[in-house]
Amino acid sequence: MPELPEVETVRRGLERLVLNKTVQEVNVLWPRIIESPSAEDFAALLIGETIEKMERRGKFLIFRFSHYDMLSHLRMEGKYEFHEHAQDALDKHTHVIFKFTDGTELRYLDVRKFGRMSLVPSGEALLHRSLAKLGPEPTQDYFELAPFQQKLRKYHKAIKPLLLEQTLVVGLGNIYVDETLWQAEIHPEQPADTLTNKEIERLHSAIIDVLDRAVKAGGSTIRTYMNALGEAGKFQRQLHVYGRTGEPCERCGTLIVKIKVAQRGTHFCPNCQKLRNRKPREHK
DNA sequence: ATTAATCCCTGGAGGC
DNA sequence: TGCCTCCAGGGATTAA
Repeated sequence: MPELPEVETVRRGLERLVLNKTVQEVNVLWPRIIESPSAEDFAALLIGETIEKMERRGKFLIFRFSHYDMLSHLRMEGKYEFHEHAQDALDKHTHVIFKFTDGTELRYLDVRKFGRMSLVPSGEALLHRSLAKLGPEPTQDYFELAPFQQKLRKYHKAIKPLLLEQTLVVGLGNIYVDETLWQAEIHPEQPADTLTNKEIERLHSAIIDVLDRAVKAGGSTIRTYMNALGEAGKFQRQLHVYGRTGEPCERCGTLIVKIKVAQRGTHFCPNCQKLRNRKPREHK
């Protein structure tokens, strides 16, 4: 499932493949993929548009066209395929085809059809309903400890689903959130407002570190994820808890367990990540 | 106001 | 072999 590291890897691939290409025609084979405007308008408005920049915000890809910004979220299994020749056989999960004036093609594939695209006037991408509420990018420059600390105090909700909301910080999905909580030694169900300052500092560092290392590894290939160049990621080799149920924790040897937290499969070490009843007193 | 549940989708795995 | 059920889950939406 593409999370920030996978989306960033796709962005980099697309930057090499489709920058400066001009759209000749767009075919939408599964209209529900297009959130807005209508699939017909989406296709018509893109004709003659040139891709001037490839950006990313959280897990959203932003194609900056001459007069429009195209938002694209891959959700679970969305992927882009670049084809030098339009006559290449069409995979049955192809839902949107961008035909360029030079005869090449960019195809959007999505087995489960969960991915979504929208088209808005240039410069309005970040104002879009789904992007406006996003938290900071998970890097040293944008993700500051103090505001993070403040926000965590406001919610009693379990830390894992809170981090998945993308409002405190962007980029974490089910894999990296489990990895981050393991690294920070925090139980996924620990209520946010019961975290100690020490724990919040560890969590803050872990989020930046895990996502940064995953980007450098080209993301993780768990089931089907491939980048725009068709290459697998390498970070799955560095995973400590995700998909390792029943294997020994690399820190303490206790067997990794899997539970459900807010409908999501959740992996953690029951020894390193203990659930506390309440916040212990902190001394200065 | 926060938080929980539901929905969208299909392929793969496991049971019998 | 084949049919059935269950599971994977991000984010929008609806309900409590």
